[in-house]
Amino acid sequence: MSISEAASKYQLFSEQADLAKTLGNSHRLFLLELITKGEKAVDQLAELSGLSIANTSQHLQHLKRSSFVYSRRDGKNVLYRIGSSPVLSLLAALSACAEHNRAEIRALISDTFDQKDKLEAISREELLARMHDASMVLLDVRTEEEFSQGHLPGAINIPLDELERRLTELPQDQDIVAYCRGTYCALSGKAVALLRTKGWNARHLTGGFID
Amino acid sequence: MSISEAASKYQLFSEQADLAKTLGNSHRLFLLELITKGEKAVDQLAELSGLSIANTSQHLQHLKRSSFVYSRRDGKNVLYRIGSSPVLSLLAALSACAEHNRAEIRALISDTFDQKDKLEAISREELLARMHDASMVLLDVRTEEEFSQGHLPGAINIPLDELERRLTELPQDQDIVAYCRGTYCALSGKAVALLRTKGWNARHLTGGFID
DNA sequence: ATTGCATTCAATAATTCTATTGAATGATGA
DNA sequence: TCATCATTCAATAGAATTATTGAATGCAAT
Repeated sequence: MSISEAASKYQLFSEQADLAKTLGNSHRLFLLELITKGEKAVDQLAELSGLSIANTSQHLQHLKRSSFVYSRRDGKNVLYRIGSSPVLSLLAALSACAEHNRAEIRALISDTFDQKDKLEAISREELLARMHDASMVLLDVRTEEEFSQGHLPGAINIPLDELERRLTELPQDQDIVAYCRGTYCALSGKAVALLRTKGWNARHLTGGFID
Repeated sequence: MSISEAASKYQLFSEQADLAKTLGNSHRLFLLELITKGEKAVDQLAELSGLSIANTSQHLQHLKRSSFVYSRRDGKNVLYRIGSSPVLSLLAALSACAEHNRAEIRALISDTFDQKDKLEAISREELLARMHDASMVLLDVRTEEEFSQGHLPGAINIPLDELERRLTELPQDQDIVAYCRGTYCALSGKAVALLRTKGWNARHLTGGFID
């Protein structure tokens, strides 16, 4: 590739990157979806999206610069409509990629859950039965923020990524029951696996906090 | 739309926005194109893209987080290959959008050149439309002092009386749009005349900075 | 003309992204 | 086991984005 070829190629990628950057904000994607369903005024869009008027206006102008939308004035209002360029197919492709990734993650999770069935789970019933039983420690491996917004009574909180270096906070002579957000959260499974390698008798709670 | 619907919708858009953000960088797009043509090692990609190794690695991991690429180790090297199917169609759609916009701009330029006189002016509307178009250079011919107190974004400053000996600073392959103070300032007109005798495709901005 | 209203602009603080540096990791091959 | 090398991590400074505020614009109805 010659220098000038490389340069023009780079310019091409810059333009594409600018377009992608415009889509790289969830508010703008939301506005774009709203506009897809029909021409709308700025204040309408602000209302529907929950953004301030000024902020909405700025996002709309960003979208306009990328030709994702066009605008026209109608009386007092400026109306935005979807752009003519292959915007819709780009949005569809983006959505398809996201969906593909979600599917990938779901598959990954169910995998880890298959393996993890070996790591004996504890049911909610058994948990309740042993709730006041001092032989068991309830461990919440979610973030401190989630924990502070609500947790099971008596639980202690050590986020998963801090677990390894805070092992000393856990009593060696009690069973550990770990839980996290819910069925599709793999945090507690990992915690249990880690604790078992370190010699604890650990299990996880089927379901999780949400359930 | 219920609250939980809105919330899940928002999460969906966040995921899509993250994907788009990953594509919103020309280096990453370039790396992605290189990988599209075949599995490659990190140092190879760094070499081809002209980025440092560490920087390349980070961009690759960013791409990997979005599932645009996968990686595997082969001996001493980590090889990156393109991710699963929807990636290519997303890239194609992005490229199509960019091409569409280029065509739109080209149409705009040829229009104005067909209709208008050689020394025809460029309107503020057209200027705005082409503001981010790399095919155009905005030239401020006022004094350095005036320039430093405020100028149009992206403009370069060469005072009129220095123009002739600083011609080399102007790119030959781009349109020049000159501006000065306002409607009653003749500086930019003179600049345009000079540039045209030297072979540039130059126009002046109707009005000027004050307007 | 003047007033009212929807929209845009401008300036800012806060957040996020990028490139660079040097150190840490981890698999390989002696 | 040890040394080597490709890659990754971590920390940081600089650059870019975002949301907010309040002011400016520009149309339209009076």
